[in-house]
Amino acid sequence: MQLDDTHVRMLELLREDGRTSVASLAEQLGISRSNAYTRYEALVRGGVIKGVHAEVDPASVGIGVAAMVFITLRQSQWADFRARLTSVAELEYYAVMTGEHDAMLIVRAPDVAAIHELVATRLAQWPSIKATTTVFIMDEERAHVSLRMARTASSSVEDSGERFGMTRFVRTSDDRAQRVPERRRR
Amino acid sequence: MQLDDTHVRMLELLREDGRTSVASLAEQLGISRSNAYTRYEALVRGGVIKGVHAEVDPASVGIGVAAMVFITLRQSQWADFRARLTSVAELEYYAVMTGEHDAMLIVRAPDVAAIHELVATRLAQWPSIKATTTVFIMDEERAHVSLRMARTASSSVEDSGERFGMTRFVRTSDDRAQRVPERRRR
DNA sequence: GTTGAAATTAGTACGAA
DNA sequence: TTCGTACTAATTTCAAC
Repeated sequence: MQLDDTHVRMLELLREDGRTSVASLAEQLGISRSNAYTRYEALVRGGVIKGVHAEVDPASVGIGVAAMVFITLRQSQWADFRARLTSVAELEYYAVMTGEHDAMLIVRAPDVAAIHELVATRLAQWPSIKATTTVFIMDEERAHVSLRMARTASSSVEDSGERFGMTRFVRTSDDRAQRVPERRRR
Repeated sequence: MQLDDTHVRMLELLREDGRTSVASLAEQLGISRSNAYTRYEALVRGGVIKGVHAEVDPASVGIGVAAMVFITLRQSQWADFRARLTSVAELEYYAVMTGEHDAMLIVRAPDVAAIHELVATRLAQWPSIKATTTVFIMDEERAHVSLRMARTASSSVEDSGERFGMTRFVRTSDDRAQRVPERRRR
């Protein structure tokens, strides 16, 4: 999907406050309401906006502890592992990664004992898991990735990257200068 | 803040779809609209709902690569480290953790080269950082932690689920069936 | 805690620029 | 594509119960 700068600004506004009305978006973006509706629809239909979710404070609902569980699989039994993952009520985030471990989970529970029970009693019984390493999260913070790191559609027409099939290679240094936003320095 | 089962169900609905209107929440929860408004207001004012955010697909905006950067600090220079973190446009998530490393970042960028530039050029110059280890994320998935792991005010008396001290364990399959909502019509 | 309106806002449709 | 407008449906607010 082709996105212009207005699309990106709309995404930024909705990332900041997902309940912003389309009328209010239109006003802030300086476009008509009907245009804003068209764009919003396109972003949702095109899968650019994957959802809008309330961020619930875990501590407020009695879920005071978070941990990362690094997983080493037994002979890459991904199918079994992924199938079982869906039944972990404590799961918040799952990532497959390069490096020493095969995957990482971020899990949350009311207390340290509950995390221990999850890892030592439940995960330990999964045949797909060879080993786990658990670390506790002592402080954390979420941020919004800048949406202006990559070129947007309107700026990509006149840019200078060569194409090789589906992949576009750009000179790293040029690309870098273009990609680093001015806001970076404050 | 004291939350009853209706509060928790409201949180679940808003976590699923943060744009659900308060009127629609009232209907789904089987309470009056003004009751729903009062509760919604209380959840926001009480900090239980920390925000509502659109989830933007990074790939759609040209941000195709994600990585975890594990950080070891030089003699625990947290102040310098945290101050500089705010200027990392690629940052999505930051955690202080127990174990081998002091902190972990999840960062996103258009390509592998941009991640390398961040870690090898920029982070490498921070005096507060002693060492970094970078792993790339090859696949990932977000999930919603069950909000019913801890006891809620009204459910603590009459619901099922065994307790071990402060922790209540519910049968996973039942919980799951209850948690996945049928798609709501507005 | 609920209900029933008024006031306001959101969402849709469509012709014109 | 975007805008403007007219129209309908839905939401929010508020007062009375």
